[in-house]
Amino acid sequence: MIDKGSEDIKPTEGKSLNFLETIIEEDIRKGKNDGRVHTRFPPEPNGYLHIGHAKSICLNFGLADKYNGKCNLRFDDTNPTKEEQEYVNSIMEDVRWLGFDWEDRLFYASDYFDQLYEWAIKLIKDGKAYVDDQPADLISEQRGVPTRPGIESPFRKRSIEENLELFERMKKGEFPDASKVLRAKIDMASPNMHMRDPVLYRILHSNHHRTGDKWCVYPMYDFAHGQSDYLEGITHSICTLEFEIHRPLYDWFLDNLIESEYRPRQHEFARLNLSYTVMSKRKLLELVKDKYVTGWDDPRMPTISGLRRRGYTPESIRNFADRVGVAKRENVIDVGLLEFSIREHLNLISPRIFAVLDPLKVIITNYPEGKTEELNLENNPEDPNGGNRIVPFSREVYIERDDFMEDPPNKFFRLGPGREVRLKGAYVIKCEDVKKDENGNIIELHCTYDPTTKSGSGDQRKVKGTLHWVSVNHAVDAEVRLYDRLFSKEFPDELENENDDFKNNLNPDSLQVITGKIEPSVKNAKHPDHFQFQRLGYFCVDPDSIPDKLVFNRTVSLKDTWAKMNK
RNA sequence: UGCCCGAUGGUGUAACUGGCAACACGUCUGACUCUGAAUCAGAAGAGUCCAGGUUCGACCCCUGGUCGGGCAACCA
Repeated sequence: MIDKGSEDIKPTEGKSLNFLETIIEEDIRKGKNDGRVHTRFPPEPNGYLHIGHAKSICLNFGLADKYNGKCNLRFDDTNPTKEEQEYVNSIMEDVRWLGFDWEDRLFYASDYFDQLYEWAIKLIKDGKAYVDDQPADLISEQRGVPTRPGIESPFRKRSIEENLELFERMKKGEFPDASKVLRAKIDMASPNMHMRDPVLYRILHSNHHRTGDKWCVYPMYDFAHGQSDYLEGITHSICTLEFEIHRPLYDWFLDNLIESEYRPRQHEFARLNLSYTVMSKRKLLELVKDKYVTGWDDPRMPTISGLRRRGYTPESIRNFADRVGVAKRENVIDVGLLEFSIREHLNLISPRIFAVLDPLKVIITNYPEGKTEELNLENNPEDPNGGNRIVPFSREVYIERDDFMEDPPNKFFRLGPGREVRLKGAYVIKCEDVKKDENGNIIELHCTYDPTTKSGSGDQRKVKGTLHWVSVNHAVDAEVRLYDRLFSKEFPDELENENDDFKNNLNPDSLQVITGKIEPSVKNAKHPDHFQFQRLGYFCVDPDSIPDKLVFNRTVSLKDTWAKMNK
């Protein structure tokens, strides 16, 4: 992003602008903030990032990139009772993994605690803030309800001197938690609840992950966010819709604190929702804490770390974020779009291999015993530089159990008694006999092969079906974790009644662990290698995997027209 | 009875300063195929929440409704 000149602003050729781009381009045209574009991604380090945050990250960093600006990473760490270093670390890892770089602009709201404290004093001195001794429930009661004005606190008209002294003592830790707060003096009758003398500072004798025990009072979000934006020179402060109502307060603080012309401006967009999952941090935390999943990075979680472990790539997530768009209306994105995005990318980059997940043994009766052929197969037809690999073929192979039917319908293009199929990369085989155990279960198939049909030999015979397979004597066992959607309901937040719980909508079959038979070329595969298990889906090596015991996660299945036909 | 926001095919987003609605996913056909994948070709699907108004002409502007979401933590 680099070339300077008149093309600094990448013009949006043909493609239409989203509403934020429209605003930004207009601001630039008008020369607002000297045409600067400076955004920020401001997570609270109280949990792991999820796909919704990914949208915000792509938006903020993407806008900065598009308009030759900068984007800061800023931790909104004003509440030490909820925030932890572990979360800070995971967030930085996730943002980086997604492919974004905040360069030297890593900030914390806690960097500004001194300045914020000074600003609070200024407000007191200006008669615009006061210390309230009332308990939280009383304050809340006096605040009224949206349809009725609140009433003023009896402490509202404390003298400036007394306020100054009390606030100083609050800071020094002379009062217990929750015994006093500092409030702005705005308007208890405002139709906007947030303007009814909002709390600026509360007393919290709590160790902060960065400032330790230095502070006994901590600023509220509203008193920290806009000022932090201001201090960092943010021009466009992009947040989600629920903060829209906060904007007058955001502006009020700046207008009452700052002399200069420059102002950051808050803009709100609709957060991302995804079908078949939940997105609230509280609910995700609950799933982790109560062990419904193995952790924040459980591959079923919509967290960035979960998606990463599941086998999603940064590219696929960025493309997804691009495709969902940005607007101000509530939305629920079909999880199918996410799945499309990852298939699209993995199709391009994943080596193809053979893996049989539900094995049925096939004995090729006319194939020489003890013989092994080393077949040279293409890794990825989509990638000319993908190279080749050797796959051993022998007299006994496994095929997928549901690739055989004893009494198949016409549309079944696979193996059945007397039918022929091609073993991909090898030969055409014909099913001659079906062996069963005493209970009638099919235990193996006896087939014959046609030696003239070897792949690549120029044989022209067409058969309807092509199956993947693995040589029995060469197969490698691997644990395969088959993941499915975490919830069985499209909108898991939608409850039947008051006693219902979103956890009742969990999909009991979201994880199935099996042992699969995999071709030997993957023996040395390691995390985070991606593969396409041919005809099955995309899989990646899990971090749990060790050389003697491979573990694969199913990222997403291949589109399956056959399965759909049978619905 | 308050304030703020929103409303376009199944889903999500477009439609330049007003000129009868486009793209993506999904769905359905068909072609191709040594992955029932991918790819390719095509189709169906909304008349833009409703009612008025302005205009030669409105998704777009105005008025009034309806519906949906948000706002009453010492959370962010």
